[in-house]
Amino acid sequence: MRNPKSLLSSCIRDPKALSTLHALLTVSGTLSSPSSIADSLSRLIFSYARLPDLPSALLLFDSSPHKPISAWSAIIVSHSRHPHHLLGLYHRMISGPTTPDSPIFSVALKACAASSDLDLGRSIWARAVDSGYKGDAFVGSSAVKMFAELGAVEDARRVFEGMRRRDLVSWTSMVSGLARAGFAVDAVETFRRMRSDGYEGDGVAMLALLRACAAVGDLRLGRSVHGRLLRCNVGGSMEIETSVVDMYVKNGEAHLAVRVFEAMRGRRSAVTWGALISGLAQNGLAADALRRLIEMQRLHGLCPDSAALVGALSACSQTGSLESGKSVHGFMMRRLGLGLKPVSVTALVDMYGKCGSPGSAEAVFCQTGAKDPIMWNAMISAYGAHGLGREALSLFLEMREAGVTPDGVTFSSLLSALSHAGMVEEGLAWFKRMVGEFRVRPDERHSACVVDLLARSGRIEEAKRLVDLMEGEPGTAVWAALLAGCQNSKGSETGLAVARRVFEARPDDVGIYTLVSNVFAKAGRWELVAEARKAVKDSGRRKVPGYSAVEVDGAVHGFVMEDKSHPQFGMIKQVLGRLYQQMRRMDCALEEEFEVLDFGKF
DNA sequence: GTGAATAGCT
Repeated sequence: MRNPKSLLSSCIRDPKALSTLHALLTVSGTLSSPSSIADSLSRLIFSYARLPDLPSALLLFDSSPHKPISAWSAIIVSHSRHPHHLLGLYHRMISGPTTPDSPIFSVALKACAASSDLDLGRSIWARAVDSGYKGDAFVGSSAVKMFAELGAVEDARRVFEGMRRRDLVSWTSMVSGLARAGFAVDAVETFRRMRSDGYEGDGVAMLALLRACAAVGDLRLGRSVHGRLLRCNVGGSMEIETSVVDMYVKNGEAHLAVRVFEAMRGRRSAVTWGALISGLAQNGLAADALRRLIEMQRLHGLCPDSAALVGALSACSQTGSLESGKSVHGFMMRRLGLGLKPVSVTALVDMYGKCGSPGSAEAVFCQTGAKDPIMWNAMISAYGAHGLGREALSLFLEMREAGVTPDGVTFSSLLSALSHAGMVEEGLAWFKRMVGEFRVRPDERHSACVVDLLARSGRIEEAKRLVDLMEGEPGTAVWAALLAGCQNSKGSETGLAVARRVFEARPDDVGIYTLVSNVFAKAGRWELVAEARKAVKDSGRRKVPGYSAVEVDGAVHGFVMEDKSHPQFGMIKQVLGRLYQQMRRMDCALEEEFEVLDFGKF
């Protein structure tokens, strides 16, 4: 018969000829000759894999009595897109006498990353080290990626530092692994080391670096990366440019993001639009975000995908644009129907909750089968925002019955709901259980909720004791809750003491000085009021005005403190006056003054 | 036909 190698080369990519050859080789027993033909066996396996016909590749591999390392390598590498089967073959191999080679270790580690199997990943890496592959650039890069992706960042670092020789890919695997794991500062630092080692970084490295710049908020570095992309002409790819838009957005530079976006005219995908829309929303430019969503469809004929719609929903939540939110919801249902992703459902629940429609939030929530923890949290918050403490609590209990573990955010939402509904005892009890039973470490938000809970019901002394027990200096939210409580309870000594303490700590947040000086004023300590005002003035900062918004017949009206420019100001003031009288009759604790203002329509 | 990534989102 002809030389199998030449036969093989004549029939590569021809399935019929391949199977004939396979039969021929098997029958003639050629495959049992180990030396010269081993190479043909692995090439044949790869040929089947390329078709792709993995069952035949496996059949051929299994029918061969001799399985040289090259054949194992071929069959395992051929299963790269099927991590589960790949790892099965790996196990078969190591239970025999053959030692894996570099390609096998690389793809096996990669498969562990894909199937999130950290334990197996560790044992494969240990075997690779025993077999002398500790310094191998290929095996090392796979191990770095696997460890970083599965949360074992320290192991990733150890592997990386132990590599004999580092090349572009191994450097990039470390930079990207750190960026992905949230160690943005370290990612940037590693990139600097990479450059001093002589590697400039290609498109892949730039994507990782931009992600790190976005996360770490390093605008200077981000700009310099952007500059280098422009100079080196690497910036041509849509993915990289979209990442640049995202990087500026995450650094709070919406104007620069828009500029880059405009320069991409003609090379923008739905993802690019989505990055801009959600970015504008994140930067408080809700109206721009919604305008862009319409522009994308009407002027450019692009269909927004779920991420763009989620960005738009977040814009609606901020401005209270219920009508816009509803139409985004309608569009989602028409486009995506029942296949809504959990993030989309959560965004809808959040939007309805913040736009004053807890009932609609509930409807969306209840219609969804598989609920993730974030969705539960959003629904509990929606109840809380409307003072529906009972509903929030019973949903929380339902969540536990469904076997979902509450996290820190869940308790923030629950405590805040209980506090707004005045359910003091329940709130305190759940805070205790949160710490004792659920082992959730209280953060600033939890403490602020509990302090608020106590302070609202006039238990200022207890609130203060809790603050004193907190480790470290309490943050602004805690002080604000305590001071707000002191403001309502009349002329307490504790209030004055707390206000002095906060004032002396000179917090950065300007808003808190208002609360401080209100407490001073209530105690009649006008000299302290003057001092507090002076401190704010000297700091040169201005308080960012708080505002609220309401939608009437599709137009959104925003209201801020100390401005009377709304065209219907007089009427609004009258209505509020009536409400005030009613509330007084109902014996509600009231702010003594209220002013309503408008900063125009959005 | 061994390794890095394929953007945006609660």
